[in-house]
Amino acid sequence: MAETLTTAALTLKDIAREAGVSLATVDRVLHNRPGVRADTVRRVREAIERNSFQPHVAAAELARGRARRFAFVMPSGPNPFMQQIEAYLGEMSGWLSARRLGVEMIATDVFDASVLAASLEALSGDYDGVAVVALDHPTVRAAINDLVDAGTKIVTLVSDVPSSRRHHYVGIDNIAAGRTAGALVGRLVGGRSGKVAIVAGSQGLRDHAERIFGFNQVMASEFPGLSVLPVLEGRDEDARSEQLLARLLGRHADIVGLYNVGAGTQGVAKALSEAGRDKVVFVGHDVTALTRRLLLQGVMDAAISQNPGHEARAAVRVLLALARGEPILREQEKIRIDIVMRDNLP
Amino acid sequence: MAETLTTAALTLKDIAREAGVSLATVDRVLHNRPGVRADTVRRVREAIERNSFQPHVAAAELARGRARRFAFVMPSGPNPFMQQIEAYLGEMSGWLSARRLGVEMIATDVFDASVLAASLEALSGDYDGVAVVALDHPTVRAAINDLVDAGTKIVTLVSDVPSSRRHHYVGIDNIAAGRTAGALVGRLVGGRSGKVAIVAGSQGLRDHAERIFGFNQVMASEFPGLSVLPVLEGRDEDARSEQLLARLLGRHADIVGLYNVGAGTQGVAKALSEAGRDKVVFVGHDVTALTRRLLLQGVMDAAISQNPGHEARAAVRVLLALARGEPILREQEKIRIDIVMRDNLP
DNA sequence: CTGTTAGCGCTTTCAC
DNA sequence: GTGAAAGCGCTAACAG
Repeated sequence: MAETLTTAALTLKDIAREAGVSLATVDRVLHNRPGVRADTVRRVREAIERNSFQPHVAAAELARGRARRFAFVMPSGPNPFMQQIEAYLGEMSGWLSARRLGVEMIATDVFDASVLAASLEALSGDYDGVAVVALDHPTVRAAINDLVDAGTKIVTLVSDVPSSRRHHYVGIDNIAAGRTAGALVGRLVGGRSGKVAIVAGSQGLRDHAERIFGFNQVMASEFPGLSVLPVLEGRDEDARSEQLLARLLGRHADIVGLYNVGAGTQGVAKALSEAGRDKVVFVGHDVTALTRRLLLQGVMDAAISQNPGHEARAAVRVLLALARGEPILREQEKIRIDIVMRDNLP
Repeated sequence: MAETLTTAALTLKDIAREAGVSLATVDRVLHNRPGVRADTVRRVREAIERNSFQPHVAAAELARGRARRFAFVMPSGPNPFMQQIEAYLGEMSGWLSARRLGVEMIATDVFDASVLAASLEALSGDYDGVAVVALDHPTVRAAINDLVDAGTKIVTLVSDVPSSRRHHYVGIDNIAAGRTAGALVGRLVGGRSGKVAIVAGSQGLRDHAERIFGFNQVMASEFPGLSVLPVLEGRDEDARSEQLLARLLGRHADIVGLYNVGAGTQGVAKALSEAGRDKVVFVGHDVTALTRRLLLQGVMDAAISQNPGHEARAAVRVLLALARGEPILREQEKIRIDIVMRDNLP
């Protein structure tokens, strides 16, 4: 009836005795440090295995003495989503200092590869770990790899550089996010046929391009009654998005759905309402003060969201686990694609 | 450009010096232990405030020596959702033992108030914290309050006892979950009018009753074209659910939507397919091997889910924070109502 | 290559 | 009421 999930609490000393060596040697083996005869290593490893020994993290943490430092390299300029991530990091400050973890925010132009790369290179040696909202570009990849080689733990945040040797990516699968958006628009349109508009920041941004790709996949294969219009590039600006969309709405009376891939949400909503096209199914990204209001008003029908609080905390936890050499709880750190509608607003 | 989120790393000793007292006294004040003159308390508190001192959790944890023990009181009998929670706890075993945390599973009949209450009473004194899938009943409430009075930290899991003095509830708002289900059924039906069926385990279960309540709210206020049929009570059994639903489908040719509130999903799916009513919009709860398959096949249209992995980890983290006297990261521990469709299956 | 030893910052007795 | 002192289980420097 009762089943236990944990084992006895042995210590390094117990293992040392059992393997017939000293504390220091066990410690060396535990951390794969050099200077131990292969045979000794084996004996110690066996003792560790046999007892499924787990070193006490609190003791290890205390003994190191040195505090750990992490850097978050984020886009400069106002971006509500990034501000949310920063705010959630701020909420963790008590948690962080109780663990003697220092987190620093570094603002940089993440859209300029050489600037971003330079910012990263400048960090070398100063931090135990770095989380970076990265641009997928060869120069950036090289900078990331250099940091990795220098022993810094690297996590890409929100936007990945899969070709680099970063240790972990904290963010969503944007193709799947686009597919989800497509399925929502298609289903919520409810069998009517007509045209579907897409407003994106820029197709040059990897995440936007991937979302559009996924969206089109689903449209083509599952909703033959809907035809997708060419992508409008609003550069994530309200004014430009509004203007482009207003023009498009004027030209097509049969637009039944709209996918807003990035920001510029205010402009998109305005264009819809001024054209009196409130019936258009409107799906966008992220839960902000604005999208929350639009969802409640019924202007937006759904938002695809990647929980910024979760991303912030996951990035910290992953960096910490990497720095400590602890395993990562993959399931816990995986960022889900949230579908947010009026009734499940967080 | 760089902004730091943490403060200098003072120690108890620094505070002691600054307040002109010894280590032991600061420790007493920090933990509100008796035996310190009011005036001394004030002086120490001020020194702590002034430096926004945070004790080092690792050091505290190490010094206590004693390991912490938590119990999870869960329903006996096979229940895929509960099994998932157990599995996720199992995945944490390394994490747990590295922190010298012991977690024990205790199976009991959580649907029988007196049996459940007895199981809880039996735990008194043996555990630092208890997570319990609770029935909302006066006897159970009393048992919970007794444990709380004995100093045990209590978290209700999945199913709450709001009238008790439990320290925390880890689970979703079931009324909002029902509303979300209602909005989905209504929207996915796509403007057609007709009838909507509800299959529940039992209306006597608080969570089922709340979900139905929320579902009906939305139906009544937002989808006047849809009329909700009387609730079928399938007792979460496949055979019974299938039989009841088959009969209902036979009687109403104009059923366009279906909300499956609890388990019995297999039976519900079977009744639909055998009646050839695959077009009915089908929304249910939880992502299991079965619902995953049904979503992929297009039989189910959406599942409302409460992430069992998150619930398991949140329960452990909350119990740990409570036991340590650390603050709880509310945002992190809040369980969201996930809408899962084919393309955002986790 | 291996062992000894001095802490890390708290908690907890035990004295005063 | 308050303080002194002995660890908790590791890590890291130094000695051999």
